[in-house]
Amino acid sequence: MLYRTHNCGELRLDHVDQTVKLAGWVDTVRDHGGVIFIDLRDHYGTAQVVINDEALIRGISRECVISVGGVLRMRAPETVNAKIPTGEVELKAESVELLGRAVNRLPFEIGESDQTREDLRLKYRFLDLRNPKVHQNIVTRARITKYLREKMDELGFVEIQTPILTSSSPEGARDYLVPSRKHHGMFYALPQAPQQFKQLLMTAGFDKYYQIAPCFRDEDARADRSPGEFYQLDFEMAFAGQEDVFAVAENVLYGAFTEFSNKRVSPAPFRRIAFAESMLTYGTDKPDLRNPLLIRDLTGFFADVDFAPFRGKPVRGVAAPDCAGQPKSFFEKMLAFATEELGMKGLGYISILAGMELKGPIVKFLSPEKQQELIALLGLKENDTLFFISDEPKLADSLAGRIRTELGRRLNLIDTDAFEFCFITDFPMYGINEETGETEFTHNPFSMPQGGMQALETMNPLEIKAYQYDIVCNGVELSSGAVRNHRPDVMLKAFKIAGYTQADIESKFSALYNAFQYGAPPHAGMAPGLDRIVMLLTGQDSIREVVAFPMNSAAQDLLLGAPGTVTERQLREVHIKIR
RNA sequence: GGCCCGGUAGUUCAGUUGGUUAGAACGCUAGCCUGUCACGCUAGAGGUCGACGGUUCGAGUCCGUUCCGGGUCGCCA
Repeated sequence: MLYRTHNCGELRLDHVDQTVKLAGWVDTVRDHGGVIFIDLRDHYGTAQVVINDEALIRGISRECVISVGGVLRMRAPETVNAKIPTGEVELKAESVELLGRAVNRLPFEIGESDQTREDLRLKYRFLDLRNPKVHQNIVTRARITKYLREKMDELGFVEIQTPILTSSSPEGARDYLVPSRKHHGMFYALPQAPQQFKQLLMTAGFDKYYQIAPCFRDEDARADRSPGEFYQLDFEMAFAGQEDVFAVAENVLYGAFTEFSNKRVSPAPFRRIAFAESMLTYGTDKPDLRNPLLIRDLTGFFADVDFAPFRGKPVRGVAAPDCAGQPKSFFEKMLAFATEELGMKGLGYISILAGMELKGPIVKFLSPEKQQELIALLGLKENDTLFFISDEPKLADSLAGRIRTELGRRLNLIDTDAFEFCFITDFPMYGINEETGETEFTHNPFSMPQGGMQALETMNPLEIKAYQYDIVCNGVELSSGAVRNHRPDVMLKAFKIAGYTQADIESKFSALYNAFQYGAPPHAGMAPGLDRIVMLLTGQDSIREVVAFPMNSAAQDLLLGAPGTVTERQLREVHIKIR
């Protein structure tokens, strides 16, 4: 063996007395004078090397790559290290070869790299990834990806690669553009999703398609949103409706989450929550169902109460149990959150004291009868505190949702040992653009409107719902999806409502529109985000922890230096002049 | 683009009301140590307090501008 006979994670008592060779990185050096211990680390684990001759490791410091030959020994019982799988044995070094020297000033300590400034970690990502904690996230990602592939294959899905260099789509996110050399003034775009291709595959009769698909969107990053590029488990099914897609998602995601986590996973069927109900009850279209708090609509209750701040506006209430006894500072912090973070004018509340006595700044506006009505209406109990949120109709729900989330967090109501899935269904097909005042698609324009042609012809567009859905886990949107609109006539009508002419469709969506003239099957699908799945399963708060070489939040690759400048010649070849 | 938080030693951070020579831990260097496993002990090196400007007798600390990083809103059909 050139460098090693075994890896650093596999040696056990069975190997004792064998002559072995290990190779890896020097993790720590413990020099006791007469005897020196080295923890040697590789991809598979850590093993202890014992050195009696100091000369063997002269000039070797931490993070150097070495190969060590010697005889494997059993450790004396009192010196066994129970923390590592190889802790019952150690390698008595007879020869040491330096394979790769490391400078002895590291930009950060490997074992604590995850506590280090992120831009520095990304610049030295190859060192950061040596940290076993960081390293393991990437390995877990690979295992999850493999599981998903096997599962999809088992369910009869066929993996098909779709183009990376494709055409710019006029709708949706900003495209990444790639200039064409052979076609002056023209551009490719990187796909925001394989949406149109997978619908074309359905039209081509592939029945069940999937792909671990790279997607590119030139939009700003978030903690749970990579800038630039990310991966989706994209799938589409012919002759399928919403429930068929849900069944696949339940099967695959429940399977993956129970396989890769010890936490409790909500079993199938996942809860279905209509968009309108979700907005009212949770104040968001991606509710964290681990949070037991619910939002109640109190607009009707306050209709005959003369309290100026609520007058003429929707009122929402969130009742938090075991909250009335919280110190004054708790309420002050909630108020500060509401006013400073959310820009609310105030945060009224009523606490239920012993003997069901109501206390709080708003109580005096409620007659004794109204107080009793409120208690009965919400089933309030002793020690509850009811928080009130009131604002313009557009804002009331989302503000209530933020207050619900903050209360759940501050009162420790979130069960961190669970994954709670739900589907959000029945998204509205159309909305009003606030700037232009015009009717437009709220989500995917290729979704099938509920009620089909009849709904489009007879209903107020704002009332029409789409077969458009999201899957949400612990407040993280994993995916959206839809039953697609596969009928050209319905498509024309749906686009017409959003202000598109037939000529628009024929030019902008020509491939799909054309293909659907030749017999398209009804089809539906979704595309759960792989990065977010791995993020949830590894318990990470940032998506960058589960990507091997992530960009920073400003969409820069600090390691290779992208984006970067190119030569004049390169620019000339693609007919681009920089202003 | 808006808002919030941050930027002090290689790293992670502390730094009180503006006041003497800016500290700690880890890391690094040197020395000691034969059973540690985050070894221990002793000593040492290491700082443009992000940058610029202002207030002041005096600024890491206060003010303004700006750069950088993270979060968030917009955005992400």
